[in-house]
Amino acid sequence: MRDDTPAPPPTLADVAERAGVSRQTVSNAINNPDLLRPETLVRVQAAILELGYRPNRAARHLRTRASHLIGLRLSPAQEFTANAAMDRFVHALVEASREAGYHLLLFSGGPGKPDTTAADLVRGYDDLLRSTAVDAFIVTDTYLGNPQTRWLTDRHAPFVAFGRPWAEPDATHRWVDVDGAAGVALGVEHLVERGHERIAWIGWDHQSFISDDRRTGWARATAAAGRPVDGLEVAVPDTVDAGRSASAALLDRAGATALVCASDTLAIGALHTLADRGLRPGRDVAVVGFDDSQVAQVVPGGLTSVRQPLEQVAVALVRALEALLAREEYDGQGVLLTPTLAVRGSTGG
Amino acid sequence: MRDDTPAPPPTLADVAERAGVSRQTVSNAINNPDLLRPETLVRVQAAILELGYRPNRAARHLRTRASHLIGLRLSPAQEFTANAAMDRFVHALVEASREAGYHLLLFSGGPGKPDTTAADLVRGYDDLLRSTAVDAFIVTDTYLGNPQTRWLTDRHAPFVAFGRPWAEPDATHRWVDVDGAAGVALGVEHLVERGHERIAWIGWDHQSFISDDRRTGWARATAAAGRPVDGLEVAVPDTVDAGRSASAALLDRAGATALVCASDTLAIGALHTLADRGLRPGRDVAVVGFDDSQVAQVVPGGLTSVRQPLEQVAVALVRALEALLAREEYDGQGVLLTPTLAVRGSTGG
DNA sequence: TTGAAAGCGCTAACAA
DNA sequence: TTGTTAGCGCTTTCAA
Repeated sequence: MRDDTPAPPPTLADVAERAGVSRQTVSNAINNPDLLRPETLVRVQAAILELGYRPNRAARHLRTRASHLIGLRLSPAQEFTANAAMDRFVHALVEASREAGYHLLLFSGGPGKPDTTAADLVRGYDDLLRSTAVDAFIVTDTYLGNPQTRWLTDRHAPFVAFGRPWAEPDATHRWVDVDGAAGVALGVEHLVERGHERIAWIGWDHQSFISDDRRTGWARATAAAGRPVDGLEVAVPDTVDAGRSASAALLDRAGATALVCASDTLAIGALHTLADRGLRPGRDVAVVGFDDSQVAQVVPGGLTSVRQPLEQVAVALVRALEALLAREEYDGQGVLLTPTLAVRGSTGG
Repeated sequence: MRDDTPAPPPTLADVAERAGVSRQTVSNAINNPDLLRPETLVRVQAAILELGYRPNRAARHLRTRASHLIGLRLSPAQEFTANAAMDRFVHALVEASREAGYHLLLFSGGPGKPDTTAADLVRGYDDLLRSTAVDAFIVTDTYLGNPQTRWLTDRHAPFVAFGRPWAEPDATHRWVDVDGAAGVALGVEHLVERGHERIAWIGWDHQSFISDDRRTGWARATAAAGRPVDGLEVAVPDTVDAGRSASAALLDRAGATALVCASDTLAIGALHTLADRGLRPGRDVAVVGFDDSQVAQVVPGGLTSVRQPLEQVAVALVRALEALLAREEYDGQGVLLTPTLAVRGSTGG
């Protein structure tokens, strides 16, 4: 007969008994070791070790009102794109959280399904907030018109955002972002160095500050290098097919020699066009993507792409969260990080 | 002066007072509504709604010893590969868990870092277990020699596994897996239909039941179709470069007309070889990958690939978890799901 | 420096 | 059908 009733984990009382002290002393040994006489501390620590004691999180949470859990909403996976940033970001965040003594609690919902209302968008946040399941949120989809940062602020819900409050200059929440313009500028400068004259931009057609930001990097760096911009710009949906037709049009009608794209998805579309026409990426036409997805990394020849420093972003977000929860002063400045350029065959040769 | 002290969420007592009943009656209204007289129930529910009451999870967890949290260890992201299954899987799992009233708690650690010991491998599990942070685990990396399923079993820790207990025929835990052999066989049959004669296999060289399983599908389906296997098989590390050289060798030395690969990563390597030689995937040489990664979906021409039904896997895992936690009888059978084949240009025309 | 008492918000067991 | 009592395991007073 197999016993599948695990012994209940030891409690503070068990440790106290074993060490011959009161429960409170054990609690102090864990949370305020300085308060104990060294020899008592040693005795308690030995008992903790022998019993394999770990404080019960529910009890601690109930008492201290801190779950040490960070809520993160996972937006629906996008297939048939090269949008890989979320995956790398989650990994980085788990790691950064762990180092700060937090775990990540994932929840879902929000856009992706048809008929998503504003209420649906915040429902997941609302539930976790009311049930005090998490200490704070990390909010990632801060695109235009998304109600959640506003909603969270109005609720006094603790959160930090990955993404600037573009649309709300008076927003007071902490945020971390990546300088997309600087990233794209890196790509343009790289192309200028390689002698390109007609450097085109393929952006998104939906109203988006992120797209505008990245486009700015192209416009500025191109102009700074004395290269033309007129007629070298197009805005399309963020799909492979759109990138494909947009790139074809830019090659045909604008004589572009290089294509800088707002995403790897669009850049892959551009590579399709080159493949269709028997052109060699990097030799005949250069292509630059954005996000350094797995696709960019492994596509034959390789795709040069702007890489967001997501590990740094994660660390900065967790740091901001700690400051927020510790009610530290905030200067309202936010953290803006600079991406790098992963150079590969599509601009090489 | 901005008030940033949110009002504390209402408690059971607040609802009770408002509805003019006792706390216990409110609790029953939530957990055993049948016990209440309909008119009382209505009154309590109205009070719950007015106050926006949600039960405090910590208190409930402490009392019922159920956190409604599922632990999942995120293994380090693999870059420079096309291994995308984990991402899709996490999304599917969040969704399936939500429908069952659970949230996912992510933790990290384990292989990936140098000097990982067996103790490191189980540390994350151990911590969460001792602190009663999660109700159960979903274990994904059940490869050979991984101590954690054994360790969890010995601890009587509740868990279900994504992956068969290949190495432990006497294992008694619940599991869900995908029939890799059947998936690869689908690929081979598809190639046979398209008239291929010399269908080669590129597998992994590290000792792995998963690799063996997938290889079996190739060997069986190839033999069943009366196609040769001798000399048409190679085992290499799971990298793009290895896939590239392996495919080159199979084309040169074995006259392969089709390459079936144990992963999309290897398949992408094969596409590199074709690109190097100016061969057209799907016309000159066919390539089949495994996992239907984003890379397979968007690479120019498209890569035909075996797609694991991860949404079904997630649902089956959560169902198994519920059965486990409800202490239902278990017949020891496990759940084996069948993948599909996503057909694209690399086997097309 | 250590211990005793109280209570976080909830639900199981029992009583009315 | 509803209410009362007790206690889950912890930490925050406060007293010794």
